[in-house]
Amino acid sequence: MRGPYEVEPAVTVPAADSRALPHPVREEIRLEGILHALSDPLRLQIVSRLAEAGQELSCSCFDLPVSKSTTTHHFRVLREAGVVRQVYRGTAKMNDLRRDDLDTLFPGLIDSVLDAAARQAARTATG
Amino acid sequence: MRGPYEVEPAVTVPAADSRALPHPVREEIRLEGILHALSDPLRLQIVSRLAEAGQELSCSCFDLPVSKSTTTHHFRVLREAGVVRQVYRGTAKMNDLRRDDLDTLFPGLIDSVLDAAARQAARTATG
DNA sequence: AAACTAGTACGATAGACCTCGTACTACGGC
DNA sequence: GCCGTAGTACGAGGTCTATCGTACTAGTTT
Repeated sequence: MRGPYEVEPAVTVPAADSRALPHPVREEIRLEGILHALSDPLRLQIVSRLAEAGQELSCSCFDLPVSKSTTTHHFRVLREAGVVRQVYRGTAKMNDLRRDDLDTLFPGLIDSVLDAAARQAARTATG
Repeated sequence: MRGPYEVEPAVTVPAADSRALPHPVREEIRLEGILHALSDPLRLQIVSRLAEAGQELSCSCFDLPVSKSTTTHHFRVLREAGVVRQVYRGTAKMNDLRRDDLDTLFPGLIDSVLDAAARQAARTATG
């Protein structure tokens, strides 16, 4: 319903929501949901890698020991819990930790869990 | 295999394990297990109350909105995950947060989760 | 010994969860 | 337009989870 004199939308903006994915807004994020999402070894590993990277990573660069559909499932759980933000970029689906929202809602929580995961990994490797 | 000249075990010790409950030793406690145990609203509530009390509490003083058998189930999950320590005292079964072990294994983790739980509770009550 | 209290054990049920394979869609490059 | 790559959708299987009720055990109290 654009009038004849309106400009075309800027090319950088509308491409973003052509295939938008549903995310909970900050206020909808529940602690129980976060803890449940992180209680799976694979998902904990994903989040650790994501935090370590400090930038968007595609689903495919994780090389998890499960099928593609299972991988999709785990990323969806993380997104629906509000732990990660997902956007399409071409054929890839990029994933990003929602640090801003999580740290605002629950200061220190994610860092503690990530630290705990790192400690456990070190303990397992060394022991 | 006690020899004829050995003394009887002290009476204060053996009474303790007459009805001992299986607990994971510190090294067996897994982060995923903790997070899973705390991802249930009822169990998170139990642990919050326990931390707040700072002392042993019996199962019955929690007054949870579920049946007795379900209550038993939740406390067992917490014990098997290594989150709480349980001992019998007469007819009561006392519960205690395993702060020492948890803080040693994963410093700051429990405090962060408890803080997060408190924030969420405050947010829900106020909002 | 009888009654009461606290919690367990067991079996059942319903729902959630992890996993998979197959068939499909969307985008990018040739 | 065609093919390859990235990921989805759907349905199914098997396991795990939360819940319950009923019947039971172990102390405590009277």
